[in-house]
Amino acid sequence: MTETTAEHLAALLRTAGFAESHVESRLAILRLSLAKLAALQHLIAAGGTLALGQLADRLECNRSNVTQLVDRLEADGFVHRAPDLNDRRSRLAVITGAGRVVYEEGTRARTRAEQELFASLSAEEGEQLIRLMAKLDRAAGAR
Amino acid sequence: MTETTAEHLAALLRTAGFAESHVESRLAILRLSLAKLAALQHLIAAGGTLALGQLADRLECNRSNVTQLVDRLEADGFVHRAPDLNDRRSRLAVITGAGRVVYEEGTRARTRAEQELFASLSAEEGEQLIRLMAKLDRAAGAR
DNA sequence: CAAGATTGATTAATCAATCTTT
DNA sequence: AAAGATTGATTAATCAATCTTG
Repeated sequence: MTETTAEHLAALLRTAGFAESHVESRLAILRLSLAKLAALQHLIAAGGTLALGQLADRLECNRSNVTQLVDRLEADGFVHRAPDLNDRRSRLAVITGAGRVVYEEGTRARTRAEQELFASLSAEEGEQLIRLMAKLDRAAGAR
Repeated sequence: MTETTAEHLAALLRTAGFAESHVESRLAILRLSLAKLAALQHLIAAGGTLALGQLADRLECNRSNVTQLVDRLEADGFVHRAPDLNDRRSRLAVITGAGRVVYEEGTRARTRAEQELFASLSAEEGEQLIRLMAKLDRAAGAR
């Protein structure tokens, strides 16, 4: 398990790129992306409103990344910013009606795209995939 | 193989992201990245010089992407641009001495990082990985 | 001073113009 | 007109300031 190691990384990154493009291209039709959809999902799970810092924590990403992500969602009319009355340093992201509608459409589109991708795998292969990914996560030092 | 399909995409993208970060962080120490290293590899394989369009073809990416990639490689002193005497529309990327040195260092660093990632996989698991990625590539419509 | 958000920079990819040369 | 490279725009992530508020 050392000689062909280089092909493994290349294959993993290549396939992940194709899979991501496949799903992103479907979401783009709805003015969505995986990043935007995940943000809307966390907002809805939280009841429609989250402080930007809370959203960053749940997306497990940078605060400044969330600032820009909310900029884009706001430009699309899927979210708007509101002041946080409890802490004036903080700003709230609030999902709009259009945001709730597009979230439902986007979730269906993502599910369809995922099924297209993984339909060819048997139940056993699906389990192999999950097991392999978990092993690699540990090796890469994922917390 | 439909109910848990959502976890499969998430796991694949998550793991690929961790693996990429793992390798990129090692390359960054040398002022390199996977994109830069691949470009240097193609230049060396071609004897040190390639027209930007040829490089784009071999990297299987956009021409404008290559323009920017060569900008960065040039800023690092790993490559320089030269006129193409056969076709004055075209520009050549020429690898420098520093580029050849850093390519050797980068290749060793990448190999080490890849081995760390995939050392935990058995030979059979390695084959499973390659087989699964190939299946998903076909489903995603990879040409 | 520390926390929350923002701004600007950098890397990376893609797409749509644009400009030069064939 | 078509090919080759570049420029500018957009999406996405990260990091280093910075500015406001606690």
